This record gives sequence, C-alpha cells and structure tokens, in this order.
Amino acid sequence: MAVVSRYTVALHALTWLAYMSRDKDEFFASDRIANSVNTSPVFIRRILGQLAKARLVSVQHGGTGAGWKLARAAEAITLHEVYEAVVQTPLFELHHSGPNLRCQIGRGIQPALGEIYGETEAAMKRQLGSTTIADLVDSSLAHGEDGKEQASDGPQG
Amino acid sequence: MAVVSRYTVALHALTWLAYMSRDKDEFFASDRIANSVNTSPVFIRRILGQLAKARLVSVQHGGTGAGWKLARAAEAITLHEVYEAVVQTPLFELHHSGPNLRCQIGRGIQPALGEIYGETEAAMKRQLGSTTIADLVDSSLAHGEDGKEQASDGPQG
DNA sequence: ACCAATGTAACTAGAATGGTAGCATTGAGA
DNA sequence: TCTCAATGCTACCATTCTAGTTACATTGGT
Repeated sequence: MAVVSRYTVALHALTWLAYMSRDKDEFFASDRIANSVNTSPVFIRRILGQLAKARLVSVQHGGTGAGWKLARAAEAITLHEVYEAVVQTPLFELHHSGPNLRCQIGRGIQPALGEIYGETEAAMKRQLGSTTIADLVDSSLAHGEDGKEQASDGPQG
Repeated sequence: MAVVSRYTVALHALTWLAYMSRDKDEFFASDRIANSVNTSPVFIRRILGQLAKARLVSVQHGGTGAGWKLARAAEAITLHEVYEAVVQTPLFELHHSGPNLRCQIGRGIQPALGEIYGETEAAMKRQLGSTTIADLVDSSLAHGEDGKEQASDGPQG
C-alpha cells in the first residue's frame, strides 16, 4: 500500500475550510466537513486534532459557534506541512526483522538504504512544498466545473 | 505505515546477488538469500518472481545449480526499475469511499489531488532513478566495514 | 444552566503483510 | 531414465493497521 488516505482526508478538509472561509470567517463543525469528505466526524476530528497541534488550524471547543478554521491564509499552508503534521512514519520501511549481521551485505545494507530512503523522502517533500492549499482550492474548483448538474444544496453538499 | 518492506527485501536480494556474483557467475538458491535478509525463502521467491517478470533477474528452475542471478550488470539496474517491478499500488491513497459529489470541493478534489500526487510520485521515482544496485553494493560494503568482528562464516553468513 | 460542539477511549469489521506448510513442476546430472 | 534439489503456486494463519461506530466527559458561548 502507500501513504494512508488520512493525508487525502486532511487535504480535503483544509481545502474545504479554505473554500468556505472565502465568504465568512467563522468556525465550521466536523459534521459538515465529514459530509463533504464522506466519512465519520470522529475521523475528521482525529485528523484535525493533529493539524491543530501543528498550528495549521484553530479549534473552538465549546459554545454555539464551535468548530474549526484555518489558522493562516490558505496561501501560506504547503502540502509539505500537512504531510509532516499527519504522517509520522517514514515513507520506506526497513526489514521487519533485521538482516543477518554475520553477512557482509546484511551488516551494511540498512545504513546504506537509510541514506537513499532519506534522500528520496526529501525529494518527495520538496515537491509537496511547492503546492499550497490555495492552489488546491483553485484546482478543485476548475476540475469541479464539469459536473455542475449535481450541484443542489450549496457548497457544503 | 508506508511503502511495504517488500521493496527493502527486493533491494537487499539484488544487492546480495550483485555482491556474490563478483566472484563466480552462477545461480544462487532462495534459501541463501533468505538467510542474509533474515526472512523465509517463500517470501524471497515471491519477490524475486516479480523481479524475474520485469527481466531484472534470471531464474533456473530445476537441476542441481538451480536458483537466481542478475539478468544484467548491477550498474544497469536502477532503484526506480526495482520499485516499478515490486510496487504496484500508487504512493498516495485517495478517499476510501469517494467524496460527496454534491459538494463543489468534493467534486473537484480527486482530479486535483490526482495531478499533484502524480507529480509527487514522479519526483520520488526520479530520485530513485539516480541510484543503481552497484551503488548499493559499494555503500553497503562501506557501511559494513565497522562491525567486522562478527564476520565468521563467509559473506553469505 | 443550557446545549452544541469537541476530545478521547473502547470496540469492531475489513484489509494487508509476512510466515508456514504442502504439493506439483522443472531440469541438470548420474 | 531416474534422482533430487530447487522453484511455482495455493491455501491458511497470526499480526497489524485502517477507518467506522458508540459512548461519555469536557468545553464555553448564549
């Protein structure tokens, strides 16, 4: 498999928040985000909680206007920051059970792979750093134009 | 989690085969490779079978000298090729259950992410393409120098 | 005080990974 | 032709991870 869909959900949530914040600057409940992403509110809250720890979103716990909103302008949040906030595990896994250390190759393969895996993950993150949530909003709106016939009850679906 | 350890095992196996082939050009059994990687021969055979389909290794099915060897020089096998041979799933997962298509963002987010994910995976593969199995052999040997005291019963240990 | 919303823990179903066992097949060598 | 070491393949299992669900305590405007 691959990078978990948690990352996709995080990006979707942030993109949705950025889009909704264009009209009014308020907090939005996890139910509404979950509705757009088509998942459970608890799952959304778990992920947004991680984004809040990374200071990418602000949270309002109680009261009538409780919910979430971006902590910064969408132009100032890169996909790389979101990745760091949501994904903790390294991109490449090493051996489940360590290699045989009595073997010449087995002794050196892990540090050798560690270097290469590190460079590769860095290249991936460099690419993610070149896109922002604002870019994602624009791109999503451009791609969403086609199927307009299904739009019915507003942007939050 | 991340890219499965299958990829690490594939690289380890190829590196080991490249190292062993420096002395004699013969086929090596999956048992010996499994011993260095510290896993089961069946798992090794599953992975080497994929590498054989991609024409990266040759296989000898029966007879006394049955086993595996590199199909090309180690200098001519890039880590990108190994990745393509072993990993079929995309690097990033999209929504488990598709997003809400009645939402403006939900309608456009998947194609938008598809573009970005494609570019990111391409950047990762570009980086992997800059390293060969021969590089891995050299790097492994350099890193393995330190713990020489454990070397006892030969390189396949 | 009310109550809408979050935070969090526990439990579950489903999928994926890697290990194990069994058996048919291959093919060089005696 | 027979032997036998090795692969190919299938089925099954334990473990782990993901995401969904439920439940309940907590927060904090009104």
